[in-house]
Amino acid sequence: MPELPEVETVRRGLAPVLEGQRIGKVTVRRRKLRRELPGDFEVRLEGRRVRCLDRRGKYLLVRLEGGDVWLTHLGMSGRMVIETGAARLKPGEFHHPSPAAGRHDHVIVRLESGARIVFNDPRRFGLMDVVSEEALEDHPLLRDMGPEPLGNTFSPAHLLARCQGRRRAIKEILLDQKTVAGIGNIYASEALWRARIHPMLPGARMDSGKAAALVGAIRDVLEEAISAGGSSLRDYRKADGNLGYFQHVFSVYDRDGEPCPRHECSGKIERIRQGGRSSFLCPLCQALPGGP
DNA sequence: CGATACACCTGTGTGC
DNA sequence: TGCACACAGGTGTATC
Repeated sequence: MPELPEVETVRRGLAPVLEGQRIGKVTVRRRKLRRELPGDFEVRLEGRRVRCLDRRGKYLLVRLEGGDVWLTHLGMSGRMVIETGAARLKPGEFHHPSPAAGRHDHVIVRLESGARIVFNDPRRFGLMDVVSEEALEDHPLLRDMGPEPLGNTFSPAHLLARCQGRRRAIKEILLDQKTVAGIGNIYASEALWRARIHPMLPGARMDSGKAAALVGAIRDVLEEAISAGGSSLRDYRKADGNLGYFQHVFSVYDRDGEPCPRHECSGKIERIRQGGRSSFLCPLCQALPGGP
């Protein structure tokens, strides 16, 4: 689930709980996620104070005093759950200092405040690492990542340059994190629909008009999704401390067979396969130029 | 370089 | 109810 807006929502939800806090006991219940956690993972976190939380693409960055960065990727199914003292208490229970860990609770970080941050990830495609601030830019996972879509280095010119001379479909170019950081399967379809561009359009057939439309669409879609996440944050934290899932209404994603939500359009949303993954589009307003 | 397959995992929904 | 299968928001590697 987590693409850039969801990770940003997690960041915003965790920030007030983590910032300024000293980290206490770190419990790793399963070391092997997508990669093996480093052997010194716990040692490098325990006793350290959290400076601030950042995000790079789909990576959550927790910067610690002393110069290390705790890095998390949520993969497909990862979540961060905030447990305060009262969380997971059943009615009638008075005190439960250490509630039993859930089925896929892989990493549990206790804070000085008594709150606990639980990383839960059924599919275990997530990962964590700790690196020094200096090594962060050269980290193999971040090194080749493209610009932040909401920053000012992500421009139509940049996108167009990534497309020039390539036969590869525009959607696959968008999913490549080297093009732009943080776009996943949902927001790729959503942004292309907004920009009225067919997901199969070859990169070489992009032009500056399409690139400008797509850059704008990506920004709009991501910003709206972040707002939706922000508005649901309060509710989720009240409910169960569960960060990372929120309801956002999509225009085309997972809506095949439904009418295109564009007022003036009478098309019906289709699902196609690209690179083993589903894409959703309206064949009328996203028609391929010259295509069927 | 590109397209494709597959690998890593569990959970859920569907059809028989 | 059981079982097989398809599919799911990500990404890294291998192979043609």
